[in-house]
Amino acid sequence: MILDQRRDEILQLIEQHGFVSLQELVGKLGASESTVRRDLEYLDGIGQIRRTRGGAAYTGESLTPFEERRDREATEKAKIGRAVAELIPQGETILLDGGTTTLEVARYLVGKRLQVVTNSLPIANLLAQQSDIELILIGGYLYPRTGVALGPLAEKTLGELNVPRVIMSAGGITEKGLFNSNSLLVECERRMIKAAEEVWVVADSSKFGRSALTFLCELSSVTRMIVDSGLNEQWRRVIENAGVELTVIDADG
Amino acid sequence: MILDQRRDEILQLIEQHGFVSLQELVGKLGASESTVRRDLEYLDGIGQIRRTRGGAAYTGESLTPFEERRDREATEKAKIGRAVAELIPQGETILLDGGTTTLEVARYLVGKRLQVVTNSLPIANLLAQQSDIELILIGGYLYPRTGVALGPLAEKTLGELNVPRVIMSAGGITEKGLFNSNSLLVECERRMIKAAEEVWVVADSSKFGRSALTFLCELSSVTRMIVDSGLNEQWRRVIENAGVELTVIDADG
DNA sequence: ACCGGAATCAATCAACTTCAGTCATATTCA
DNA sequence: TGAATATGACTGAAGTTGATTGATTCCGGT
Repeated sequence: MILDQRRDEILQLIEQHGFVSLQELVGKLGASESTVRRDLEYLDGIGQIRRTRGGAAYTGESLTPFEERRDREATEKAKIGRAVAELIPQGETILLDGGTTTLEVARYLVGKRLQVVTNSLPIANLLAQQSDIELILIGGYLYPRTGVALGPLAEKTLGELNVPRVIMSAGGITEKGLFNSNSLLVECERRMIKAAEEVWVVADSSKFGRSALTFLCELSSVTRMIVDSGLNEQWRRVIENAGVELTVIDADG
Repeated sequence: MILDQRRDEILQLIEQHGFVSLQELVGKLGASESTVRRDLEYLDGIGQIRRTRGGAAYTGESLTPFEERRDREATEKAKIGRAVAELIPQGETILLDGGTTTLEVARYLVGKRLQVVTNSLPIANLLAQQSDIELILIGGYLYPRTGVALGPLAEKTLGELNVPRVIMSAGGITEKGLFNSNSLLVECERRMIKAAEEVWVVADSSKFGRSALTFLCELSSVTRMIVDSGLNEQWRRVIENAGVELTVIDADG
């Protein structure tokens, strides 16, 4: 590996974890201890990191402080996100709907080799930096606040698409089916369902029993549903009886 | 292989991967080490890449360019941005190309009532929150690092578009016409030109005399050009003789 | 407080890679 | 054809790497 590239990687690792030991770095980079040692010395010299005995620590304010990150990682949504990301095989093409839960899925996709298609601006921002992910953006009228591309252009593009899997979110789920908040969004999501072989829905348990404004689709359109452990027995039966493969995430994530 | 073609390919590889080693390039291009070395030296010279030991790295606009405001506002690009924004009448629809100068234009569009069409992720981020701006996103393969949607999907969408004005950037401008860094980008920009009644080009004076690799279009395709005051008399004549309306921004902004 | 073992460190060196410069040959353009 | 430019091979110089050494620091037990 080349000098600059390696130092970049070291910097990223340290930024990500706050602290990394020298041995860890040696393992991950495949370089010798001497080399890593020299790199750390250099990075410390230019003030990018702070050298400590046995490793190196991050200096300067992080964009997302570590405590905040820890808090976030504990949420149900994040657990769902991680679990779903692990279910997706390398090299696959997935269609990612907008929404906070799907955004969590996207967070855990970083580092995987994938092709991701999305109409969500936040997800695009997150994955655009990732060199292992090929990102296809769906265009359209950018809906304020949620930052999702909708409208005729988005619908038309989605209509011509064909992917093995779509991962969708839902505003509300009842025995009648899935609901979401506005009709433009629902229209796009219908195209997504048509475009995909398998429809995966991610939702935290609070969504169940809630019927948001606009009807999206029946439960039978869904292939698989990934939910946190807060879902009661009654709902589990409803979902499974509709022929949906139900995956409940363990409470301890 | 032709010189320009090879350099274009090098540039594309570096833009896509962020970093490419010299040996990799030798392998992929089938040219000798000396030649690749010289190409890298040249590209480094014109500021398109950053040469590092053993390879070359991407330089240029990052996806999240957060420079200090007071530093930024003094730059020529910011002056051009403000001037162009003022030239655009309320209520219009404009097509905005990617690039650092067009991003500056976008910054000064906030608060105006407009419809903006763009394929640039940074610009979309900037304008997505603005309630007075209706934002249409052009989809496509999201080109890493620059965050611009390109490729067949973007080309197709742009091909079906019709707007009164496009505001474009250029990597280089000579008496022969406009140039930009890579062929995917140029292909999209050609569609933009076709889609628009008027073609406005924003460029700081350092771009003149530089022919950056891929030919985009002749000067006569341009309706109007907005440049900072650093442009010398000779170039002004060249531009005006080509039938382009030239607007030079005052030195004091 | 003191000791001994383990981990970490800085310094050094030889092997290796990359570099800038030179030169002869090949290609392009007028 | 001749001049200008581009290319590929070569070379000594400079930079990088991994292994080794002995010194230093840390830590648990007495």
